Amino acid sequence: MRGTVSAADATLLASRALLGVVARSVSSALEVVTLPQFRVLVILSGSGPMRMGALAEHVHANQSTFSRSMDRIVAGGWAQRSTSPDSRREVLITLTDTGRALVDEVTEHRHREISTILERLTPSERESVRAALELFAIAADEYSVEELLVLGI
Amino acid sequence: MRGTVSAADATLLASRALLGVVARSVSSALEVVTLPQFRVLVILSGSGPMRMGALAEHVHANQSTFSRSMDRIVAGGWAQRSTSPDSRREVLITLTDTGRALVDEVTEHRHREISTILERLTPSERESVRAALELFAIAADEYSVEELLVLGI
DNA sequence: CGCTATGTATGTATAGTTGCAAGTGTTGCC
DNA sequence: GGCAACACTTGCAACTATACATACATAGCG
Repeated sequence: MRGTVSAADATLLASRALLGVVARSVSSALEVVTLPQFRVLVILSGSGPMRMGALAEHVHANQSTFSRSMDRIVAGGWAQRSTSPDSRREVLITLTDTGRALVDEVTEHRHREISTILERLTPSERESVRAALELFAIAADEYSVEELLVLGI
Repeated sequence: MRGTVSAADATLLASRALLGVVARSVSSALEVVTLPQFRVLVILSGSGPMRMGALAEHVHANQSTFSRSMDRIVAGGWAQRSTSPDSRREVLITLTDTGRALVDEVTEHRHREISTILERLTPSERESVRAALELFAIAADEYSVEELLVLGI
């Protein structure tokens, strides 16, 4: 009973540290795309090609808003429009190699930095961190991942 | 050696869960202020009254950009301008009660949700999560908190 | 074939961020 | 007192996000 820091406080603290990691990993991408744009790339990276309408719905944007946002994403070379094989009125959006690379770069940056942090721990500490975080992730998992989009993760 | 998930992967997973918590907690605030504006409020909440120039530097914004952004923050009633007692050319920005309440509300929301998640664990699990996250936070701590601002945390 | 529903794009409008350059007021030093 | 440096604001301009209403093209059904 020596800990003056409650579990919730420790979690908040750790969440700040993790957010630092995330923020740094994303910040390089934010030099070339905006946060709303990056959100779209992340979704595409996770789901594969997607219709305009579905994509707009995922980011909770108006169709017209999204259409013009996509103009800019396409103009930037991050994604492509193409007619769906199913229906000629549907427009499929696909990540370009450049777009995918941007997302991957952020993910790798994040993974690298987390690894660096964990390397400062002893193997047994590392193992207990792993187990604890797994526990936490499972306990938290009943929440949907949808809201992550607010921050473009 | 039964874990198929590396410590780094477990951390990434947990970070997603934590980010979900953060995203949800911030999203209510984003209905009344923008993310850049919320960043400013968070800084003020952590630092107390601050000069325009220093504040602008903290968010890496141009002075002119920031001056007008602050116009809107003040107009929204989230913060106040006042002349510094030190020098009449310096303008101090102070959070209003409303502004502080907005930031506090987000923090409390986050804390509440984390507590809820932790309550699903047994006391001993909770204790190990606490210890592990504390370890992680310390290991991560050599990084500055500055970059958190990218995401407005 | 024609009508309606569906999927996107455009017209129009507002609000916010951003930056460069120039202007206003204040301080401090010679 | 005058002049340079400093702190902030304003003029101007471009770009992004956002939304409502409307137009356009395609699909599907009777």
